[in-house]
Amino acid sequence: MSVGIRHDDLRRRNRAMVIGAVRRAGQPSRTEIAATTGLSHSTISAISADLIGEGILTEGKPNEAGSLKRGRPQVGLGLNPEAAAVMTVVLSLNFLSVAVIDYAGQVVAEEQRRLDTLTMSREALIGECTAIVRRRLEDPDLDVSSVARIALAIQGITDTEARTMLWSPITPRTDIAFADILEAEFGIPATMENDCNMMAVALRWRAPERYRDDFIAILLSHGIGMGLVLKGELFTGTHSSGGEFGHMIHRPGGALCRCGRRGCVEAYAGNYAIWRNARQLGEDTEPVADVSDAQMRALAATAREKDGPEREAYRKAGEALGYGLGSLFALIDPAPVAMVGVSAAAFDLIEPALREAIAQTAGGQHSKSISFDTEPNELPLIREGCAMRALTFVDQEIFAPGGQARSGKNVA
Amino acid sequence: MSVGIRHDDLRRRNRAMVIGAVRRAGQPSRTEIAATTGLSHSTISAISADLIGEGILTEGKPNEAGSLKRGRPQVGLGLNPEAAAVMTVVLSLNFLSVAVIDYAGQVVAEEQRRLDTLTMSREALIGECTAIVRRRLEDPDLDVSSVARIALAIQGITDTEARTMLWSPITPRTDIAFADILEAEFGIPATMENDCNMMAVALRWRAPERYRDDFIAILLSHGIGMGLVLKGELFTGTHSSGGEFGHMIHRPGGALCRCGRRGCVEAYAGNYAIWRNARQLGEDTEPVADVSDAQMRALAATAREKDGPEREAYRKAGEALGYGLGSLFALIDPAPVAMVGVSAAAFDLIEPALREAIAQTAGGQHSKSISFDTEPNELPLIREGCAMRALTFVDQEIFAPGGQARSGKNVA
DNA sequence: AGTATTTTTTCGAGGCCCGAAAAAATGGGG
DNA sequence: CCCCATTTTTTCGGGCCTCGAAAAAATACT
Repeated sequence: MSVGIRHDDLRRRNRAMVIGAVRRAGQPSRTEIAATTGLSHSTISAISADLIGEGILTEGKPNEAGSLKRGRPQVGLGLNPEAAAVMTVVLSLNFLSVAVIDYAGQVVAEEQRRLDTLTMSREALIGECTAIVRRRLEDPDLDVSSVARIALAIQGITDTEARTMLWSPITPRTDIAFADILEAEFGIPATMENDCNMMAVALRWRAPERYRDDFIAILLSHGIGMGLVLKGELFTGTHSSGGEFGHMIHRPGGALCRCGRRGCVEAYAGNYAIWRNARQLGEDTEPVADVSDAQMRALAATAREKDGPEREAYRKAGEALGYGLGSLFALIDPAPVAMVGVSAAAFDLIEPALREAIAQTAGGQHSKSISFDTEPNELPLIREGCAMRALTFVDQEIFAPGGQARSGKNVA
Repeated sequence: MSVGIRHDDLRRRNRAMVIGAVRRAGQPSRTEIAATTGLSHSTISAISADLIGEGILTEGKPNEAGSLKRGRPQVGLGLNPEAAAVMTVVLSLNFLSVAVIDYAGQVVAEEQRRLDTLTMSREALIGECTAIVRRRLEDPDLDVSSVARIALAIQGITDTEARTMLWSPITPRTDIAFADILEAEFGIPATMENDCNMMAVALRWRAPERYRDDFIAILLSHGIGMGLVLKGELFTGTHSSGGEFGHMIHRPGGALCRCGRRGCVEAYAGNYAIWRNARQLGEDTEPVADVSDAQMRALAATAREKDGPEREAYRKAGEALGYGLGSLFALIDPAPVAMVGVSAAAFDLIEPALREAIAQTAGGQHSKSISFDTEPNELPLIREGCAMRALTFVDQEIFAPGGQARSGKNVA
């Protein structure tokens, strides 16, 4: 089972701890780091000296916020932006976007492209992805060798190893091993992530006071996706990225879902489902391929204006989401929820039915206290999550003693 | 966040590793332990010498299975049964059972008692539990000081800290801090566990080749419970023991559940629900308090005999369980399932509808490959799980250097 | 300018794990 | 019957790592 701790792992782990503390805290002093990690001052001093020598950390200028305290001023430690860089690739419906991010987390370059993902061949899709990455890598402003990792995100299902897209609504092609492909092409470690999981990762960095150990991010878009953090860990399935909240069954044998099955939550709350209900097309109507954000906003506007099929469509969406959340809460207990995506902008139309439904479920007793945030724009969140995921991977690799670590020692 | 590894933790963790390896393997040699833990022979040698000196491990007799190998024969290391003892207390409907288990996992004493849990006062219920524990502790054959831990299990919901019973179907009383009560009474560390979680723990020890990293244990009894192991870890909710599979919503607004809500899986698949449907009482009929195992077996026999309401009741149960499992699989991906409890003996009646329902869900594509085991008797499983849980806790405590560890050093 | 205060570094001590070699324990073969 | 090959276990020296205490550094207050 789990493996013993070798003596040499100790330093590596504690280096990881220090880097992690710096990434989370921003510009902590050595004393602060000692406090948060529980290690002694001497250890922190030694490790940070190494890390500075290796160019991973940098000493900030003496605290600019005029030190009002008495003694020797703390010197903040920060991540050296030039220590490494990562790339994020977000592949969504008809849209491909790439960004280069420095080690401190700042975007240094980006590129976006429209394409017709639904009809593209497998090769074309892969080709577009590698081409856009190549263009960024060829940017003369970028030191290619510093790019330490690539993180891709895609709507749909990925495997637990974060290497392969198993299935995605944005393309009929399946089982594309994007991570392997990019690694083979560029020799840079890559991972293939699920978009909603990245949303959750981003929320955690954006608002750790609200989203820390246990929370749910739900994407209300064409499909319904979920990213789940439980006990401080990103939750994934046993084989796939899992958390297919949208395909929990709301009504056995119910409305036709895009996945071909019936009664999924998505078949009531996805854009196409709301659209279908608003147009009173009947639950067996084949889901349309895409409803534009503008169309959805118009629908929401109509629903707010008058009590008609549009309003009823949002009510049904709320009900499905509410019962789904209720079932989820039965399994994991209630937790804060962030609603993300275009329909999050219509959450006012969804919320009443949603709360009413939750009240009918095991999560119901806490119904009042469950809070919802909304964030209509999922793309920035996904990109941010990818960036943090890639960067924390780098954190976990760079600190391994060996290579640079040795030269650091020699300098000292 | 996570805390740095202090130098002194190293030894403690590696001792834990060694004890764990011995508990899992039975009578492993030092060489085997070195292989499974990844630690060096010298380290294992040193640690096991300490542990033997402290009376935690014992050297077995030279391998009785006539060593056919050439060199120096391996000496097996085993747990010293006298190193400690634990108690398990299982509280179920109208039944209280206690066992004393030695450090090697053998039952050394037990006691069982019928009582009327549904009508007892809070004080009486607590009193019965402390009384039965006291009687066992007063057993002259038992060295009281060796009892290192007590694990209670109860049907129902407990808190994540494993200290309090929050709610249970076996009594109208709620929020009883059993762990605190027993600790205060006897000065022995105690935990309050959920019965289905203990079933899962036991299955893991009984059949690790089948139930290891990811599996589901479902209790089909008066209520429907679940124990879930994901990625090798027992899954719990954020606040409570969680995993309330029985109260996922199968049909919004559907059959009346014992919990007062409508449409829960349990309202179709619990004993009372099967009974209600078999008697054609209507879905709004108040759930009866208890259906005896004999009654359920009679029901199953009738269902096997002729196609009537009894068979239909089991079909409905299968359907509810199938859709519930399908929704669960959407979240965590499919995993092996063990069906436990009296209705597991009627699984032949349940399985067809269950499989048909699963096929309608996101887990459907794997429908064929999902395997079910059945185990009609939940009590031994729960007791076994409690015992292993308590023992592994002891494993995690005894190895902390200090106290005995010192004397061990002096001897050496 | 001197002192109090706080942060950071230095230094010696103690522990832990590892690899290599030695010791122990046994079966096989001449 | 003795010696050697083989495998397991222990011993030993070396190298790291972390820790606590004390020293050094850097600033505010008086």
